[in-house]
Amino acid sequence: MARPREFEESAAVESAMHAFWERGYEATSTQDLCEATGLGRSSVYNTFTSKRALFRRTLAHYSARGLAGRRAVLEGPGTAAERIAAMFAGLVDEELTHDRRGCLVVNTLAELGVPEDEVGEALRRDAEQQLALLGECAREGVLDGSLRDGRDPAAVAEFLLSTISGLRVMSRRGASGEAMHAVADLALAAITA
Amino acid sequence: MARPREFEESAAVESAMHAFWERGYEATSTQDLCEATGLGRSSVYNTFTSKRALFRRTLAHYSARGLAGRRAVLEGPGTAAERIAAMFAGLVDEELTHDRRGCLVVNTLAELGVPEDEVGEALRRDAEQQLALLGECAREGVLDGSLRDGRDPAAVAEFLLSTISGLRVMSRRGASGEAMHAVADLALAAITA
DNA sequence: CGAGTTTTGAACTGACCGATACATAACACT
DNA sequence: AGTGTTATGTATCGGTCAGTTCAAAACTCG
Repeated sequence: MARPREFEESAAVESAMHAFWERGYEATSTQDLCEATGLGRSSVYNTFTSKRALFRRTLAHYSARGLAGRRAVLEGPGTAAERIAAMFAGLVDEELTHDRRGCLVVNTLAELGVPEDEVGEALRRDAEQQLALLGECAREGVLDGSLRDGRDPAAVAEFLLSTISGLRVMSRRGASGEAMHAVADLALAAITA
Repeated sequence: MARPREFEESAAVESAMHAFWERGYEATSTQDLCEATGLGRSSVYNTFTSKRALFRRTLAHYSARGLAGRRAVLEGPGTAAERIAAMFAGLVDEELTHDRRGCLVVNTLAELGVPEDEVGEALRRDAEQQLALLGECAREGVLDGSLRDGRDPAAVAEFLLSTISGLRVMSRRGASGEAMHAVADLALAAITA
């Protein structure tokens, strides 16, 4: 009933995500977003309303993808401790192969804090879901005997998420893969039986 | 032999530091810096050359002060484990009483990465010095028996710095004091005897 | 009291910011 | 073919960005 889009919305979100990821929110201009997505200004604003709304979309996209990937590892085979170790190994590998961009959520938290808008809500929801996922894995770890008994699963989840954030920052400052692996090993030592 | 300054350079750096700390590098305008310091544009540029140069000065100031404070705790009385615990407690307390601003260095790493200029060098030097300080404390901990034997002090230092960064990000996302204390306790469990 | 030197305030620079206006283009449906 | 609707490209909006210019001001020293 009207002129059709010349692009796919999801592909544009993906491209915008990489732009924000590389430069941060403030340093990414709408011009950068046009070039990254290949869209004209009109199309960007017609489709996504504003720079901030597009950023919120990219955050949601990043968060959903990241959670799915992490869930695939943490709900995979092996003991809980093995799955957590695999998660850390995957994180380190990703940082080494993807130019130490860190985590978009962590970078955004550090740059903007938790703003009182939909961006802040997306950040909060991401943490919530990460904690739920990690907490469930911790609970399973107590049952399968791979994690130390008597540990509060919620506290373990917070510890793991904190370690993940720490590793992301570490990668950002250019630490070596060995150093990051050593940190992951020590973190595991704190919670394994 | 000329007109004297109407302000103290160190006080201006201190004020600028708080401005950058609250808003991040990109989001802080030169106008913000004028208002924060109380200086006019001419004075700012006459004294500090550029926004980036002033930022580098604030980073150096922040880093030096932070290291001095941390050194005071880590070279204080008690076992190494006790001193590390005190460091964590101080960090959590600072975050709770100072509005969860996080750490200027961590926030900058997340926002800018390690740029190829004096800002990047300042960030690298800060990490270096933090690791040296934490590593020395870890070494002492093996000797006084409060830290587990057989741990590489350098790895322990990386783990502690990573945990510190993790806690800073955690605070930034609004986590409770109890949650942060729980994370610190688990981190200690990984390295204490 | 000048001469020399630096600081300061106000006005200004060109570039870029996020966002919009609007005419034209490209389609679906009748 | 004609009409309604949405997408797109171009030009542009007022505002703000980091940084500069320059004359007046405030000092030290002779």
